[in-house]
Amino acid sequence: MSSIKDVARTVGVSTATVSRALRGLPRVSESTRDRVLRAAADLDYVASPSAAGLAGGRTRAVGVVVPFVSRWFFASVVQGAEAPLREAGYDLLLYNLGGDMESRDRVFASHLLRRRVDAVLVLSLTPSTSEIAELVKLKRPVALVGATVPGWSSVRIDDVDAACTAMRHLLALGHRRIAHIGGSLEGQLDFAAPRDRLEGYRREMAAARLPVDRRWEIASDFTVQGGVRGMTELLALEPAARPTAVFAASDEMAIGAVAAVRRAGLRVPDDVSVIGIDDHEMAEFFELTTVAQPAREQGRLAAAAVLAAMDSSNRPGGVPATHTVPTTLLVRGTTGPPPCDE
Amino acid sequence: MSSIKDVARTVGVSTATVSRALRGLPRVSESTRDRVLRAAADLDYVASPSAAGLAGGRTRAVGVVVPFVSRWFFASVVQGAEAPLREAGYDLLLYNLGGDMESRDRVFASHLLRRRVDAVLVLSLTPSTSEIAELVKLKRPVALVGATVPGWSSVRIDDVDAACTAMRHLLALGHRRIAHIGGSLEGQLDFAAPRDRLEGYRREMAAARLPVDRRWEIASDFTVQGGVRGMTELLALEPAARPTAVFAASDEMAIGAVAAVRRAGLRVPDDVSVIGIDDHEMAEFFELTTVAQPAREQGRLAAAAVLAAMDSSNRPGGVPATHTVPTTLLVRGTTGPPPCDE
DNA sequence: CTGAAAGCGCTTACAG
DNA sequence: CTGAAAGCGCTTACAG
Repeated sequence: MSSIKDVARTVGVSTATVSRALRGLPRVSESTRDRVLRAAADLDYVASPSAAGLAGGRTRAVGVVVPFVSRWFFASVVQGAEAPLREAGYDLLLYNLGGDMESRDRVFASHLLRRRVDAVLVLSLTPSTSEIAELVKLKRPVALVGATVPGWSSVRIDDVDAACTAMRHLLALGHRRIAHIGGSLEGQLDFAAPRDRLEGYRREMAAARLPVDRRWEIASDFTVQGGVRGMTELLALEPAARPTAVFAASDEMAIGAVAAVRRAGLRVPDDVSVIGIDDHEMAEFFELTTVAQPAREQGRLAAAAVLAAMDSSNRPGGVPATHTVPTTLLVRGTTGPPPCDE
Repeated sequence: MSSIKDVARTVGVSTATVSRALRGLPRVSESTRDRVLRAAADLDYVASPSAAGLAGGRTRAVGVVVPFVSRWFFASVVQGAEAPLREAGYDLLLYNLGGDMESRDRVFASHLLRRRVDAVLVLSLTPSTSEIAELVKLKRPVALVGATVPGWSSVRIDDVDAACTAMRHLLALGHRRIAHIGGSLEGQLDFAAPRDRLEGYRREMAAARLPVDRRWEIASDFTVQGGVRGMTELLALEPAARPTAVFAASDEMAIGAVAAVRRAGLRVPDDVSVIGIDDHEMAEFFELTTVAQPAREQGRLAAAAVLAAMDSSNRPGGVPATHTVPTTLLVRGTTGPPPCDE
């Protein structure tokens, strides 16, 4: 495998000049640059990232920390982040937490990221105090998606607002007994979305002066199966307490809720209305009413934020960018007015 | 940030000893190892991957090349591969092709992988001759998922067999006019699955001595929308040519096909039966009959294969491992006998 | 079991 | 615009 020395020798210049020419740095004459480029191509030369990283202090890689790669939203955000990173010449190091806190520790506390990456993207979880400390030690740009930490770039939707939008849609249809299938909050103070979406639910119920039965607040897990279980619980309530509408904190859970309603021999939306959040790739297919959020776009913006920060790292400024991306109510077929006898 | 020298100084040994102790190499006394480990922890020392990579020639990273991260099957394989890699101390570099051939070139031909990774996992695409040449240049273990290249490890299902299983299920139910919604084959000689699944379709139709209408072989794109379009085309055929059953090459397309049938005011499986391949996370929810393949497991096996190859790289042997993982017919609610008047 | 020394292949001031 | 030289922080034979 040819090294920078081979290229330098072939062209008859120093390795310093080869390095500058190849990286597009100024202060290299056009003709020299051309010759270097050609020789590098001829020799099939590729700079060693390890050597470049050691010498230059930059790895040209960005770490992406994600709770579960295989979940649609996270995979979409990763996909959105990947394109701008690749275009800018950065590799993407994927750190999948897979839901277990052990690997979470390993990623943050055991400094898996250290000296490996030039920037970090953290998806959908709010780092703990100690994790923030670890990230600060990195001294690299950090951008969060779906969470906020003062001083860092952040891309997210307004979760409370999105929940309120969903709730107002149900309320406008005339529903009064509305349940919420959300995420579990126990020991999960790290996910902002479930908390905020629950808050939106409560806020709108309160604004409408509607009582909330405790059993209407289901703590689930953002999966289809979790949605099935949540809805099954709700349908088991005595008739007077049974909700006529359900606001699920994600489309996956909403889809599960719809399935549970149908399995119980009831109809959506005639007997029960269901609304989700996301606009999952399958939502349209299900004719699911939902509050859409742009997943890929959020990944793209987060990548752009760290890219910009790395660019301007020499300059004084560098205010962290905070994007709140808009959500859109998509009324499809799973919501309607409550049953007539209500 | 502390370096190996700081640790060496603290303990009063050479950096070579620190290096050995930290990596668990033999020929270090227990007491020395203990002291080194403690000092490293105290100093919050983390070895620089760049320096280690440059000096040792190994990067402790594995590249994973994937057509589309956001598609369920690929995301699941990545997830399956991630765990064993992380446990073995390897980072995962994600290369998402995103369907465009330009970035495909960049990944393979422009040597994005070169000197960056100790091994490569290629998902679901058969590398071209020139891509194989690039991979060979890497001189690193390569494992393929869903494809085969002589001499390399490979993990896959028997696609022809899986298709035959699906077809035999439909044939056993009494269907005679069976259509196939598959992948496009044009300029896509790189994906083996669509070709093999089409072959299974043809083989079983021939074995049953059933004629195949050309219009029954739909070239689609493995998406839900593609399934909708494919089925819509089939339903537009004159009654005598309209299939009573459809074998889709993926669950996503099968799900789309089911949707198209329903939108046309027909019922599944009463009017049209639909079977897919995958057992997508939403398949059970849809009560989709399918031929299940283990996605995570394939990722896990592929990772294990390169891990083993890296372990034994010093030894003589090192026969590439080839796993054909089993598929299972899952009969659910979208298949049944053809309509009575047939 | 341990250390001194070379070297991995680049980039970066510093000169000119 | 270009080069000589130092240095980035490790690992690896080679000795002992």
